[in-house]
Amino acid sequence: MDMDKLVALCRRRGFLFQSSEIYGGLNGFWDYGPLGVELKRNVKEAWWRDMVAAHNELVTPAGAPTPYAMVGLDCSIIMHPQVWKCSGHYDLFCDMMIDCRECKGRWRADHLQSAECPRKPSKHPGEFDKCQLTEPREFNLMFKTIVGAMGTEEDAAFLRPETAQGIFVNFKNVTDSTRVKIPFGIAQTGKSFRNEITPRNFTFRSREFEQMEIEFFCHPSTSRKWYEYWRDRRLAWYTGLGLSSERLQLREHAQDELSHYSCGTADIEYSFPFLAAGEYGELEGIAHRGDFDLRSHMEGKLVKNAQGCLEVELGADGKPKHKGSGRDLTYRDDLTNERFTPHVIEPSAGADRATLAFLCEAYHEDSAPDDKGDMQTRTVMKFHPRIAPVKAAVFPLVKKDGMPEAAQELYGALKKRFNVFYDEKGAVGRRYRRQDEAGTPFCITVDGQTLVDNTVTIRDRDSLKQWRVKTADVVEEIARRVEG
RNA sequence: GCGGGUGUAGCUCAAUGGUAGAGCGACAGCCUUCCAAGCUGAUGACGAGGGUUCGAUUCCCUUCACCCGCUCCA
Repeated sequence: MDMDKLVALCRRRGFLFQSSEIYGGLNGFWDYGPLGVELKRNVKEAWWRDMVAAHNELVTPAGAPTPYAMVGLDCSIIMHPQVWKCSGHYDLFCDMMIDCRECKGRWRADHLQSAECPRKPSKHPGEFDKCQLTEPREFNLMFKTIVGAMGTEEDAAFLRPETAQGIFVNFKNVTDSTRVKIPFGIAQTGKSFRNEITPRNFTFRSREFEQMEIEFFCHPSTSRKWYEYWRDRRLAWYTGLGLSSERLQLREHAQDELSHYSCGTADIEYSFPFLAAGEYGELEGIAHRGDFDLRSHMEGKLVKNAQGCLEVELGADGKPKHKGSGRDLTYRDDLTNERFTPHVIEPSAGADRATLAFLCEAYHEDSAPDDKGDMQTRTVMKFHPRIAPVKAAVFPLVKKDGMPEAAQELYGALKKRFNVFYDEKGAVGRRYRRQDEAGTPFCITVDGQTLVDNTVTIRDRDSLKQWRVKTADVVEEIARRVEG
């Protein structure tokens, strides 16, 4: 599939626009248009419903070790600066960085003994001159802002680079206010911000993006099983909404690829059309994070010591480099009386990336004869009905003989329950084609027979098949097909 | 951030140092009884800023955005 065609369709039909386009655009920022916002909302709502709202904590889901509870949260984007110091984002993202133009590399300045390029070719000393180092400069992956009127450095704050920390710092609030017992998960969707060096590939890497994250808290002894459960459950979620398994893959990280705190990570990846053959882009990461996060916010910023254990990182004065909250974030099991720091499994998904994958997957071109018998290319977005922006369109076959009135009445009945679209302009074939590009799964047409026997036709977007349904049954017929 | 390429209407393409054209689409009207039909009408563009020039969409500079490589992640 040609990515340019999808980008053109997204713009033409109002799925996605460049941010601030009339001023020339802004690299790494995107706006969702009227169809795009419906699509993305449907993706997020499907996620929230499947993970949180419709989750039944009384039964054991397939593949899960035990039943579990799920609750939601919606945290602020700007948080106490100490959150990012303890999480590690502050040190990691705010170091001085050095580039070597020739070697096309970049390093943290404190890793360099001197201003030498670590990739300088040692076997060929003559080529050393080619290393052209830039001056060290601050590299902020976190967007900085000012809280309050004074505008001094003490008022500096950051836009969150991930939603996860809001969940960790509210762990105790949730357990105190909801009576949830371990194992349980906290879910959150929301915007995050990263000042990426190279935003690229349509919305895939944006500077402002939306996450759908779960932090799942469990006992250390069962954490491995929960990790496997979430890894498989999340993969199945994408295939259930129509991503083909051939383009999806689950990739377990190798040991040396794991973050310093993680004892297991898998990525759910999709072979986006803008990537080379055999390459995949990440939709979601499922990470076993151990007790790193809760301990960080109790004790202070953690690092791995020589024995491979996490310990509080100390500054030059021997005191913790970044002091934790000091609050007790351990958990006491009421039945066993055991007190422990829960382990965390983190399925962290990108809402915009999922939306982009669904857009790519949906794009199809096929050929159909027009009414003169000439073959025409039909562009059709084959969204799963659950995420389709418009669920159905209602047409009078022609604009006379009472058909518009009957169609408008049916439209009103459907509109109370679904996002539906009414159109009576031009020929009906043209209206069908327009809905194909919007990805509307069903078109309902009022024709001459409707006025005789109170039936209408429903036309299927993918098969082009039509069948007749009693007008009074249309709402339930559509509901059955679009509500998963 | 570095190197290479590209910017004309919603889309696809023209032309030009001197009023920027067309097809398709979108819009209005007429007509239309199931897959982009037809007729009529009106709308609509030189990415942005600066310079050279009597005059710049065209030449020069800067900038912005997009695409292709090098790096990071949801």
